[in-house]
This record gives sequence, structure tokens and C-alpha cells, in this order.
Amino acid sequence: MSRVVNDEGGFSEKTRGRVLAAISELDYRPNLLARSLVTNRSNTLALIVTVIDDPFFPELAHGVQAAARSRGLTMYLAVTEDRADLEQELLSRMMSQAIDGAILFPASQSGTEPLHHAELGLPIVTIDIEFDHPNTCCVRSDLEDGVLLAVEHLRSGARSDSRARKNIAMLTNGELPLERRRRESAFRVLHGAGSGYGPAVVVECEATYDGGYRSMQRVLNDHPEVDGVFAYNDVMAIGAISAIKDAGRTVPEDIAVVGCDDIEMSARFSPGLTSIRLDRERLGSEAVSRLIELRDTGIRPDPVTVPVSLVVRESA
Amino acid sequence: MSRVVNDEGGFSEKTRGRVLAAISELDYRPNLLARSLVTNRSNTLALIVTVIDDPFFPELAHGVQAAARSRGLTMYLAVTEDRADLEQELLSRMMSQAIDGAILFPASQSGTEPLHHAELGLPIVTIDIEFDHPNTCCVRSDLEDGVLLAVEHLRSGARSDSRARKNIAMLTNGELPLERRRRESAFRVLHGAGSGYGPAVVVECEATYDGGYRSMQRVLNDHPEVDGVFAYNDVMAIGAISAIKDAGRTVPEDIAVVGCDDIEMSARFSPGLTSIRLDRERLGSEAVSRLIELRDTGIRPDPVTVPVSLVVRESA
DNA sequence: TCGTAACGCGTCAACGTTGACGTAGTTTCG
DNA sequence: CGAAACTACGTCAACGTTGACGCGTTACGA
Repeated sequence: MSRVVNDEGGFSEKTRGRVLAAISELDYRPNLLARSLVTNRSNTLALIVTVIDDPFFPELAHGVQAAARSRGLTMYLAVTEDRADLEQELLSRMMSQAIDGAILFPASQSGTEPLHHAELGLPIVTIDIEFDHPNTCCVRSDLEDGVLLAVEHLRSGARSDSRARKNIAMLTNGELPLERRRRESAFRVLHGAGSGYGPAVVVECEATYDGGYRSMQRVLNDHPEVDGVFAYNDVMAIGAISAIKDAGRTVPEDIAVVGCDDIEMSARFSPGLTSIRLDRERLGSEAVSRLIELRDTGIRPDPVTVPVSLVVRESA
Repeated sequence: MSRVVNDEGGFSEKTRGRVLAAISELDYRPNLLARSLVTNRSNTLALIVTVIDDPFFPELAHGVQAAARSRGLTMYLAVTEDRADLEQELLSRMMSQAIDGAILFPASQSGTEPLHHAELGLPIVTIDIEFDHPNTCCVRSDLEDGVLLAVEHLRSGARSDSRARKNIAMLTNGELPLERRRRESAFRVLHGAGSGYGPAVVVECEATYDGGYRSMQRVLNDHPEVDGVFAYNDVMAIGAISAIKDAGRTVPEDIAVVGCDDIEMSARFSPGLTSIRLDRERLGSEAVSRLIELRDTGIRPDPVTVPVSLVVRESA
């Protein structure tokens, strides 16, 4: 009887005992499907990410998983491979499986399609990208601040053994549509164009190790004056450093490099990568909280901005 | 009507049209929960891994995901954090959600508990570890061959600029119970003990970067004669190399290092890590095939052994 | 022309829960 | 002591599918 199983009260101790006995006797297991069918709840959330190779996402998954568990939810991880069609398919599936909600890192090419599912009743929390829909909420890192920290650090040559950098290149994720380029645009607007503070060069490429490697080669070739690099993420930064080393130049002496994300590997790479640290634990727990709030109250929580910090290592 | 939705035939074109019209008119979405409730199928499989930080697992997930998709299944990834209780909880959940089956990388401390779920009807494919139950199947890498390749390589000094190694240490996963230590035991029995071919030293530690780092420090300290290292996995191997460098010795000149898994990072680390490559694509697709076979026929497929190869880079 | 087979389509129980409702039994209070 | 209020428990429709079954219609062969 559901009253005992769910411990709702309104029954005697004796009955409770009998039910419990029967349960263990028949080794009864509640069928979550049937339950979800009628309640339209499953105590399950999905974390939908674009890729799984970039260590940032597993690390984020870790944070989400911990937060979900402590709130009594189970997290499933799904991967879109950055394809909008797969993303759609997954969201559909979530809906018709009565998943309680999704934490979504949208595919770079996906437009407003996810809103369709939000409209149909799926609570969605997005990471870093804000959608304009009441059944939606955004949890973002303070990338604007992060970029500021990074560029100030490069400009001022803050490490004692480092010199100020004048010509900074940005390696950016070329797959992102312009309106989503928070990391790049924060860089571009920094202190206004023409003040000499903006980026000397902006190169677009895939947000992968190879992308970073190749675009750094291009920079070395076309812009030999560049003495500082700010990369879209750590994976690209590490690729860039490899390219610099392979070209016979040194980091940070010739060129200083700053990444973004502060993935675990960055501390282990040689030279240690200076990076903007995104707080995955906090991102995960904030995202889970908002999702639950959205699900339970139906009212849109305020967007959250999680602070970032600059982790200084050898590379800059 | 389910005949049209599922395209089963036995209806006229006219009806089909009407149903399709109604479907798009009401924008009807089949409720997968209800469907699964009655069919006890969900076209969903779970990949259950112990950790997500070790890049091997995301890379395996990639292989499984690809294979699952091409067979019309959706993969969800779940993480046990190497805790047997969490593993149990997840398996229970899978069962009562009519997940079609699980691909399981068992927690190091989990004993035969997963068999309970197999007994109750959940098809389980295990990776590398064989369970004795008909509703179970094992897909394994040929680690015995891998270890042979690695040790032969170290013993013979196969790289032209390398010398033969006499005193080999193994850094192994200390959390694994003895009966599960395939990598280590293959090493130990290699050519019999006492032949001078076996390991000079075996050190147990956590299968993490830090574990590898610290246990390598111990080896350097206690066994200065060691000139070759074989590590349980690449993450440990990379930790070990860092320890060697930090101690002012060089790889591979002073000490040669071979890892296992050949994760993506190994090619990028400096020096490039020589490693035993496990074929994740193949592991994933074999696992998915066996799982489907198990689910559909109910008869236990033969265990599969996926060949491995030695990838020689700079570290040995 | 009739019998039979084949086909198209509607009907309905079943899947395992939840939660509203009803009923019997017990307590409380005037 | 009786009515009212409350408590513990049983009952049953509903959730949205599937698939077996059965009925009516059409086609076809004898």
C-alpha cells in the first residue's frame, strides 16, 4: 500500500508491520515507471552536455551528481556531440520519460528549439547561456570578471618573474554563434576598442587541443609580435602551448598563456597552466537547486552568477 | 493507434493518413513511460562506471554511445564513485525503470551483489570482470597480452635509443581485491617467478595521478635500482613520470615508463607516454551487441576478448 | 449464390502505481 | 448514552500505452 511505502502516516503500527512483512516476503520492488506514469515525477534529472572529451564536463558532472544525490535525485548524463538534432531527440526523450528536468549545455548550433520543450513543461536550467522562457533558468560563471582578471594579469605581468604583455591574441571557439561568445566579447569590449587594451588578434577554431595547436601555429606565423595568449578554454590553451614549444619558443618567457576552466590537467601540465577557475561544484549545486525550485514552484528563479578566480601557475 | 505509430501494418492508407493528421494536429507525443510499463522495454541502456575523472571512462562512454545510437538505443551514463552501495542503488533504479540492460564497470569493493539484479532479469554486460551468471556477459581487453607486450618492450629496450631494463616496478591499483587484479597478476606470472623476468617491486596505491606520484616517490626512495615502470593505468603513469622528473631524474633515460589504456592525454603529455592501447570503440560496440543479444535471446553470449596494442612513444 | 478466408478496424483488459473517496470502527464530548 | 468527529483501512478510477480478440466488410473461389 502506497501509504506505508511512502511513509505518509494515517495507518497503525500493526498494519505497517504487516505491510513491511509482506514487502520483504515477496521481495516487492516498487515499479518506478508506474509511479512516474501517474505522478509525472521520477526524481531523476538529466545533465545534457555537448561533449564528454573535454574534461570540464566530467568535472561539472561530478558537481551536479553530488548536488543531485544530496537532494535525493539521480543524475543521468547524456551527450549531444554538439549536434542540435541529437539534443532535440534527447530532450524529447526526457519529456516522455517524465524526467524532472534537464541541466543543459546547449549545442553551439541549437537556436531556440530547447524552448519548445520548456514550453511543453520540461524545466530546463542552462549553463552560461540564457534563454528567454519562464520555465527556464540560467546559471552562469562570471566570465566577464574572469576575462578581466586574465587580461589584467597578462597586461601587468603580475608574476614577479614575468613582464607586461602588449600584444595579446585570443583563441576562440569558432563554432559558437556571435551572440553566444561571452568569453570573447568580454575580451573585446575590455576598456573599449582602440585603447590598446583590446586583443591584437582574434583567431577562431575548434575548441579542442588540435584546434588550439593549429590556430597557435597560425598566430606564430602571421603575428610574430604576439607575446600573450588568452584561450577560450584550457584544452585549447594546452594545445597552444604545445604549438609554441614545438616552434622552439618558450612559455612564459616568449609568450604567456592563460586558459579558462582550470581543468584538473592544467595543474599537471608542464608548464602549469595559469587559468580562470570556474567553480564546478558550485555551478552544479546551483543548477540543481534552481531546477528543483523551477519544478516545484513553477516560478522562474533569478539567474545566478557564480564567481570565478584566477589561478596563477607557470604559464603566465 | 499503436499500429500506425509503430508502423506495424494491417491498416489502410486512408486510416494511416487520418491518424497521422490527428497526431500532428494534437501534437501527440507517445508516452514512453506507459509504453515501457506494458512492454517492459525502454530502448535505453545504462553505462555504469566507477569514476568519471579518469579520461578512460569518458572515452569508453563515447564508444558505447556511438554503438548504442547506431542500434537505436539511448545511453545514459551513471557514476558510482566506486561505492558498492551506490552501485546497488543505481542497478535497482535501472530495474524498476525498465532499462533494457546495463554495461557495468563494477566498483572495486562490490562482490556478487550485481548478480542479484541479473537474477531478477536485468541483463548485465561487465567490462573486464567476469561474473558467473547466465544473464551476464563479459567483454574484456586482452590485458594478458598487453602486459606481455609492455614488459617485453621494457626488457628488450626495443626503441632504438633505449636500453634494456632489468628492474621493473609495477604500480598497481591497491583498491582492487586480489582476484580482480588482471593487470598485475599477468605481470607476476609472466615467465614464472624467479626467472628474473617478474617484477622487482610491486607497489599498491590509488589509481589516480596523486597515487601514481606518491608511489613512484616511494619506489625512487626504497628501490633506487629500478629502471623501468609499468603502471596500472595512464593516469598513474603520468603521475609517476612527474615524480621522476621532480626527483631530478629523466624519462626514459634513467627510468622508462609504460602505462595502460592509452588515453588521449598520453599522446600530449611530455614525454609522450608509451602505453597499452585499449580499443574503446570496439569495447563499446561489443558490449552493446552482447547486451542486445542477451536481452533479446536470453541466452548468454560467449565472452569476448578485444585485442590490445602497444603504442610506443617517448617514455619507453 | 453461397461459404470461407483475409483484412481492416474497434474494444478492452492489463501493466503497477497514486490519491480521492467511502465506510466501518473508535474516540470524544455534551 | 447518543451524536459527532475522527481514525484506519479498503476500493476504485486514472495515468497512456500494448496486444489479444472479435466483429464486420470485402474478395475470392467453388
